[in-house]
Amino acid sequence: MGILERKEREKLQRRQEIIDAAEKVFISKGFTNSTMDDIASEAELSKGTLYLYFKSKEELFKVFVHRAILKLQELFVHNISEKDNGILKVEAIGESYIQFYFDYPFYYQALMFEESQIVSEKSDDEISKEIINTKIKTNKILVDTIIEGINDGSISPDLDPIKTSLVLWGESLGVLQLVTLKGDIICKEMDCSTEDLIEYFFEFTYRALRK
Amino acid sequence: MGILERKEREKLQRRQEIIDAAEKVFISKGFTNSTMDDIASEAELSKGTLYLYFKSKEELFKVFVHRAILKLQELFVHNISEKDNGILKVEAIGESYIQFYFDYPFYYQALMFEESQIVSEKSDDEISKEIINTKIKTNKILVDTIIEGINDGSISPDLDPIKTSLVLWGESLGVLQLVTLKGDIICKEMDCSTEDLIEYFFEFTYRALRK
DNA sequence: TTCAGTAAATGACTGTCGGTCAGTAAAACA
DNA sequence: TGTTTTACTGACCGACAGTCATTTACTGAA
Repeated sequence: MGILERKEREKLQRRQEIIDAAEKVFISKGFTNSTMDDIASEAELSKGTLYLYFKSKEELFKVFVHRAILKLQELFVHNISEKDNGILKVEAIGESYIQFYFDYPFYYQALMFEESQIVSEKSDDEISKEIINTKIKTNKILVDTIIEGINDGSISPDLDPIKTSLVLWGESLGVLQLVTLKGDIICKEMDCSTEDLIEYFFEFTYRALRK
Repeated sequence: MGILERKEREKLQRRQEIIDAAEKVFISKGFTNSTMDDIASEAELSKGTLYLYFKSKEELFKVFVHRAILKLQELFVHNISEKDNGILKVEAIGESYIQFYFDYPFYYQALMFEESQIVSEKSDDEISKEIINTKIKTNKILVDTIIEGINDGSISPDLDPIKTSLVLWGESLGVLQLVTLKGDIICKEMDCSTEDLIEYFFEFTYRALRK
């Protein structure tokens, strides 16, 4: 039964082609300004076909977001592997975040955009669950690193690893957001550069982390 | 010339009526799900009339956001007035933020929504400038408070007041965002409540602030 | 009181876009 | 060869932001 398998393969490939096309369009125009016709045209398919593979424009975007979070996770794993104590690894994770922000600005923006959408209804589709799962897994890396730091004495032992990880996550998100968006203008107004502020943020945060 | 003045008054009043209607609709349905027809109907006017007073749906929303930030500023001012040293005032500002979050969730969400929109083009309309100005003014309150704390010895003197204020702003934004949105699920998954996490955030942050 | 001029308000209309579905073409099958 | 299944198409729909020719209400001069 080679035919069924070939068809299955082709279907998956077409799916990938659509995702690639969507990514290209989202990156060049942003989510809101991209139309399904744009994506269809980029994929050299008709709009109707997109809906055979994806439920909605939003679902396509979520797949894109999932790629983003996977990339971030990859950076985390790669960057901590070279370090050999807890606080250094936490710092490496911080740097990964910054690297992600500067090297993959489209992914970063997509992630932020998704993160800041007010979710009215339960997002119980497959891809949303997948995104949440990956986020939890990624955060787990940070938790484990903090625990490692507490054990090796480089991180203050009276911190709660899980809560600390979530706070760090939220803080980084917020500060980068402040720096990227309207806050940018405020920064300029207040006369301090983006890089300065990011560096200061890490310094400020490590004060609370160290023993 | 009493007629011209009356007309001027009525025009302003109509403007207010439209803003009130918009606020009502935005609160009950959220920005995206609110239509201009909804707002027109709430204001007992036709849609066309809205466009005589406001350039677009977005402009109407920005006016709503401006109200939100003014409310936050008001809370700041009110809450620090009762405290009498720097760090206590900074803490009062933090509490204002939380109060804002719990007591005016619509305002909070609007502010967050606006804050997280990727601004492609320069927003050079009047109301956008007004929003930025108010934000700067609000942040200035925090800066002054930090300076006061450094002077009275309650806050570590090696901190940069402006950068610290921006970092605190961003951090609060991010952590609350994490708590409100998808992160909520992560929190639950990680088995810690919203209130816990917020309290922990403040604790964690004051560690870095105190002398 | 009348009426031309003006400002405010209207709502039918337009263009855009996400999403649907009846129809088509080609591959698989019997 | 005829029949069924599968992949795909693109014309079409409804919703909605925004526009504009027309109507309505008011003003102030004759």
